[in-house]
Formats: sequence, structure tokens, C-alpha cells
Amino acid sequence: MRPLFHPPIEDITVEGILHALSDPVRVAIFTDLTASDDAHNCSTFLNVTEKKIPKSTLSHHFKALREAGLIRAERRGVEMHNTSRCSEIDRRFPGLIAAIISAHKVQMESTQGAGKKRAARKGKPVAVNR
Amino acid sequence: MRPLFHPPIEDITVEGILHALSDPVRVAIFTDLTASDDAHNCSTFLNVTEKKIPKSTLSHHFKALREAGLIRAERRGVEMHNTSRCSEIDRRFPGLIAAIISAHKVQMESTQGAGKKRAARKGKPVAVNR
DNA sequence: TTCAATAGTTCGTATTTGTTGTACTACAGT
DNA sequence: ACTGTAGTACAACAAATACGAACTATTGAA
Repeated sequence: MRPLFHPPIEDITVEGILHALSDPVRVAIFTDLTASDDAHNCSTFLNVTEKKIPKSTLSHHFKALREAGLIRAERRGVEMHNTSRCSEIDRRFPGLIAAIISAHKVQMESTQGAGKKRAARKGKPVAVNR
Repeated sequence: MRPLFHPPIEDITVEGILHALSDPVRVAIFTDLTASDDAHNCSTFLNVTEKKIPKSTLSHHFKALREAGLIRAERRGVEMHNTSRCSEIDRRFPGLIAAIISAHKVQMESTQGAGKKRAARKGKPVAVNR
């Protein structure tokens, strides 16, 4: 059991961060990890969204977050100890994470308030006028 | 020739923005459009990166930016008039665009300074330790 | 008005990336 | 050693992306 790979802070790219956080499940996970200081294991997030996410898919998402440099993961017995690397990242890209999380919050509020399900990125095109 | 589709500001999602800007070519284009107030046509960007980008690919990138709500595009004769929707977006998601562009700038400086080509998101994994 | 040139788009196909069920590995407690 | 739990690897299929070739709209000249 090799230790898991984590990119050094200077190898973390903006593109990588944006891509990782352009998935609704992954922002949800990351936002949660960043908000609460203590670590979470993967299974905590089996229901981050409305519908149940398969275990293997979740595992894939965690790997994506880790390889983008957004989270740090280490084995703790049988579970996984996941923590946000936000403070590190904030030192390299000041304000980036905060802005994304804040924007995400704005969006969630406007979505629930309007009572209409906002189309996630993956959803059908809103109105493909072509 | 229908007018092009542009999502209304309240339909723009954070996920959509992040996804659109998680591509090196697209951030380059968007950053450029946002920096200079006057509009650009597509062909201006045939060489945004080191290597030449095919016309059809560029067209696809502009469509992606437009559908994510990041730019506004209108026909002006035979060309395309592209402008950044950043001020609109900034009203809905304050600071988001600024933070992304600023982070991008930080990254570009650190990359050129180090004299090493930073791997773009699409590139091979830096060191897949598994 | 017809022709050629220019700027973009569409389409088809090849490649890449993402999703998820099933089978597996590692660890803890019995 | 055996069982349950947490997570990973693999493989098959689905979806998104890249890009060359063919096409469309518009302009300006002949």
C-alpha cells in the first residue's frame, strides 16, 4: 500500500482546479470538506446530491479532487481521512477558492428560492436555439 | 440566420463557468476578451497558445464560452463580434471572474519564470503514482 | 448579378474522458 | 482464520471532445 499521490502545491493548475470543481458532486464534496475543519471519509457523501451516487463513482470523484490538488487523503485504518488543501491553495491562488465557494452558495440560494431545479452542467442544454 | 442563443444571466451556473474556463484555450480567449474592452472576432485567436488551433475547434470553443454565458457573440457582417459578459456575471457572482483571471495570471508568471512548460489539464498525468 | 474571398459552422469520425456494476484488496474486530 | 466495512481496479459502455472536409453567409470586386 503505497501512500497516495498528491501533487506538490506548485504543480497545481487553475485549469485542474476549475475542471475538478465543474462537477456538481465534486463541488459539493469539496465545499463540505472545506467548511468543516475535521476530516470526512468517502461514504459520508453517498448522498451529497438528491440521488444516491454509486460507490465506484464516488471513489473516482475523490481521486479527481486529490489529483487536482484540492484535497489530501490518507488511510486511517479502513477508512479514508480527507481534508481540504484550501489554505495551501489560497496561498498560491489568493481568493480563488473563496470566490468559487461563495459563488456556489449564491447559486444554491437562488435555485432553492426560485423553487425550480437549476439544470446542472451535465443536464440537457437549456434551449439549444440552433 | 437566427440570432445566436445566449443564456439569461440567472441561468448561468458556476459549474458551467468553471467547466468552460477549465480549458487552456478558452481561458486564454476569455481573459483576452475581458481585458480589452473592444470586441474581437474568432480568427484573432488562431494562435492564442503556442500551436495553431484548427478553425473548427476554435468555433467549438467560442460556442462553449457563449453557451456557458461567458461571452456575447453577434454577427457583424462576415465576422463575429465577441464581447465578455464579465460585468453581468460579476453582479451575480461577485469576485468570481476576477479571482479566476488573477489566479490564471499567477500561474502564467510562475510557469514562464521557472522556464518549464506547465502541464495543461489535458496533458499526461504528472506522475501517476499508483 | 455573378464570382471569388473571407469568416464561421456543421458533419462525420477518431480519440478521450466519464460512469458504473462487479470483483477485488486492505484492515479491524471477533 | 472469518466476517464485515471502506474503498479501489477493471472493464464495458456512454458521453464529450478534437479536427479535417465540406458547407453557408456575407462582402466586395468585376
